[in-house]
Amino acid sequence: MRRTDKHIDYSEEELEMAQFAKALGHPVRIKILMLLESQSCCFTGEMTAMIPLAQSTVSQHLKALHEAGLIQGEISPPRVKYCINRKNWAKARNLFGKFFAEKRAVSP
Amino acid sequence: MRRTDKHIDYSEEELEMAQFAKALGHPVRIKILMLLESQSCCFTGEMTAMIPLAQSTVSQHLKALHEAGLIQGEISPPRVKYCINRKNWAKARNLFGKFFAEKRAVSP
DNA sequence: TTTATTTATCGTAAATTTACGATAAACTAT
DNA sequence: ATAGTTTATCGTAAATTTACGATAAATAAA
Repeated sequence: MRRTDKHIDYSEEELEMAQFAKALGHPVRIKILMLLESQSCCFTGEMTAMIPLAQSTVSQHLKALHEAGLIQGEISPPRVKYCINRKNWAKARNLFGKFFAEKRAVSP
Repeated sequence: MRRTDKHIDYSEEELEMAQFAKALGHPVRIKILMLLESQSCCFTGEMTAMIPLAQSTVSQHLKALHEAGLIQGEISPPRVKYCINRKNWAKARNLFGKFFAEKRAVSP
């Protein structure tokens, strides 16, 4: 990528927003999150059954969502039950909410 | 990428969400949008001056935001003035708002 | 007409993402 | 102990993204 090592000073907010957004940047991951929102939790197997992608690919997408902090997994051998990570979900809601908030007039 | 041609049926909502999210998935693009939100509009040059990346790279990021529908450019030769695309901005706000909306109890 | 200014586009390289099948890991059940 | 079930990880290939410099395009100014 021929990177220079210029440091761009991103704010914590910019980095967090981008990180969450990146995780949301694939339709299958949106679908997974919607599923987890509609049901409370879900086993990997239930998701792979609904999504016509290889099991390893679904697992990879789950990993991406997990690493972004949007979901959490609880092992219940040999299965894994995934749920929305409520703490970070709220954080993302606040970040996106603030980002898209309508600007109000400057003074009364 | 060794794709199968399985068709995954994504809803319009899932595809739109993912498309907006993907455009938001890089900190420099978040920074650009925040800048455009704080000021009403901005020339490419003002942005390249603030961002320590090559002019061509900034232009590329602007193109990504434009293609996602989040900004619009008005040429004012030899410069181009970019603004938030308010119509799609509202659309994105609604999509993300709905997506992150807290679930309420099922019945009273 | 020539020159300067501003921005998009082209060509290219490296990094990352997305997808797959194969296999390993972890635990249950037989 | 063996077999079965479920999921993560590995290896790999193709696509896409991110970055750069060079150049083209478009117009204003000299």
